[in-house]
Amino acid sequence: MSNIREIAKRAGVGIATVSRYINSTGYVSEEVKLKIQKEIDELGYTPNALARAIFTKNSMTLGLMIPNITNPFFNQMATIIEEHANRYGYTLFLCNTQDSRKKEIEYLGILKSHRVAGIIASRTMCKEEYVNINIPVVSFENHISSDIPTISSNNYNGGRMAFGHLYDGGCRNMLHIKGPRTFEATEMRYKGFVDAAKEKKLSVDVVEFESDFQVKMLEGNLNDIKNIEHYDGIFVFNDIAAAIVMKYLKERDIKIPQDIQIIGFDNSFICELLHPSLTTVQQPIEEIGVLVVESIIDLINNEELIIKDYLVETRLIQRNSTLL
Amino acid sequence: MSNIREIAKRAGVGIATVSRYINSTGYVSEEVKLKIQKEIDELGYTPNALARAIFTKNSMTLGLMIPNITNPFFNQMATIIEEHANRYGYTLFLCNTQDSRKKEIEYLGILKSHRVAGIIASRTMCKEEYVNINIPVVSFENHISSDIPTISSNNYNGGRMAFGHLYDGGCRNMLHIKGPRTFEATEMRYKGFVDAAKEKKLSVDVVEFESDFQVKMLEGNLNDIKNIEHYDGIFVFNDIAAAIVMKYLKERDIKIPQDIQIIGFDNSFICELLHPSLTTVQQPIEEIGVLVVESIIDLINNEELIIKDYLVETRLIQRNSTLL
DNA sequence: ATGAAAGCGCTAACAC
DNA sequence: GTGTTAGCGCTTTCAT
Repeated sequence: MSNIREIAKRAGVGIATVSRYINSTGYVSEEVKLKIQKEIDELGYTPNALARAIFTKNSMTLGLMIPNITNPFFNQMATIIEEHANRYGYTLFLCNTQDSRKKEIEYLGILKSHRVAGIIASRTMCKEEYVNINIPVVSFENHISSDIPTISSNNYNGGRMAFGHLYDGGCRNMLHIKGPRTFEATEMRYKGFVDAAKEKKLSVDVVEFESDFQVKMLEGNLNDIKNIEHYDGIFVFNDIAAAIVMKYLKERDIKIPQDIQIIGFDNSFICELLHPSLTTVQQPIEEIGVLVVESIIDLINNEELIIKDYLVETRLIQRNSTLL
Repeated sequence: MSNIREIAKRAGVGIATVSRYINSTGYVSEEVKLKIQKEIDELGYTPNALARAIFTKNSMTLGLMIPNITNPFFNQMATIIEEHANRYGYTLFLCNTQDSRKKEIEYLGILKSHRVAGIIASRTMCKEEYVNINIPVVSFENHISSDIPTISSNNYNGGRMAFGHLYDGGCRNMLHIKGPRTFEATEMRYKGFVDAAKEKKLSVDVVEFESDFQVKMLEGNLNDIKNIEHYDGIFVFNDIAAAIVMKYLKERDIKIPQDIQIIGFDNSFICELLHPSLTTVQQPIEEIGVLVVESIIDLINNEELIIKDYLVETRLIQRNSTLL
């Protein structure tokens, strides 16, 4: 691949002139511009972003640390973040951690070595490792440290709304299927749900699932719930798990929502695909994604963030898996 | 961020020694090793991969050009590719093109400037742009040019199997819902299905959907199909679209599979979530992903590829949306 | 308006 | 065994 020196030589000018032309930084005569562009086209020259980054100290890359790109919540988030980062000229390194602390630490080293301008983290297994890294970090879904800006849905309130909706729909014997205890987001949903129940002096049953997204695992957990047909309302920690619960109930000829009402979380595309369609609590993915990118850009540009801890509101989306 | 010179100075050695130590290339005494490591730890030094890449001419990065990370087929593929590339020490740039030619061309420029070692493309909107790029390219899902190695499922045979399965299940009045005509993969599925029908002297109806994955759009297309209840078997070009068709039928009280049998394509996680579970044609995602990565690595290492055009076999997964 | 030269952080050939 | 030095491709200061 050709370099700036070659372009300069062939165009009969100095390399500084070529650099100025490419970056539109400083005057270059129209005549010289044409000569340079001609050589660039002929050689198919593209400036080396690596060399440029060494000098400018900005690689124009970001690390996107995500547990599982297969999960609709995270891949929708990735889509928004990618689109928005791209608009600012940044390109993303995809770091799929599989919720593995080891892989996350490995990627942290890689991102550091590639001198990414910033890191967008989510549901991380590390704390310490992020604070002394000397690279701007923004987190969504969970809190890493008080120094690191965090944007998350109001999961607690989402849990409360889920309860309210089932309660108003007449449910008095509810079950909550909660996510793994290591996930901050699902933990908050659980708390909101239980707190709201307490206020109504209602006790609810709770079962914990071990995985957020592996169908086989979720099905295994389901079989452990005894007398599921005794409940009249179930709040499940995400839509995928809710879909599996729905299937489980349908296979046992339990009618949704007549016998059991069910409500999920996320408002992923699957809600519309199910029959009956799934009532759920919507996470404002677009809003979070945009805030994440804008925060990291501000941090990179050394601008002070006014708000360090965003809590974006969730919203109940009523569909056909609940009455009311 | 500190550099190799600073480490060398503080450890009281030359920079070449530090370089040798870091890269385990050449002898360094145990005593010096300790001194160097101490400074590395103290300063939190990480070698600059950008500077290294300029010299070694290998950035250890790959570009992953994907139309839509939200689509289960592509995000599963991304997961496999990421995992496998990582094993070889490569990190991925995520390029989500949204099937936009403009965005793809933009990303091609970015990848080139970042001097990626190779590009993994899929369902691309460009041809020319890939052949003269002077970077190794491997494609899956569709063919770019005869020079570019391609790995794809045997979509044609998948279409044939789908027909055979419905036919053997007793269907004689079938509909195929095909994908957008710009997608090579769905075009092949369509051809396979129609060819197999012809061999049985059966005519089948075909309707084309305009999108592969946008629920609203797919639903719009569905309303254009008149008398859908007259069919006894439907082969849909992917699982998501099939799920939407299923929902549409269920809302009209058409029983699956008793009234209409239905079969999808991909074997994505959604098949197991539906009720009845969806019979489908499985794409060997893992196998394709591994081949893709190994091919690009071989190309990067200047090894000749023995096979330039892999066709990996698909498999019918029987579930409850079809009889037989 | 343009070019020479220094320097970004690194590797490797070549001295010693 | 280890250090000096040139050079990778770039940007930018400072002459001219």
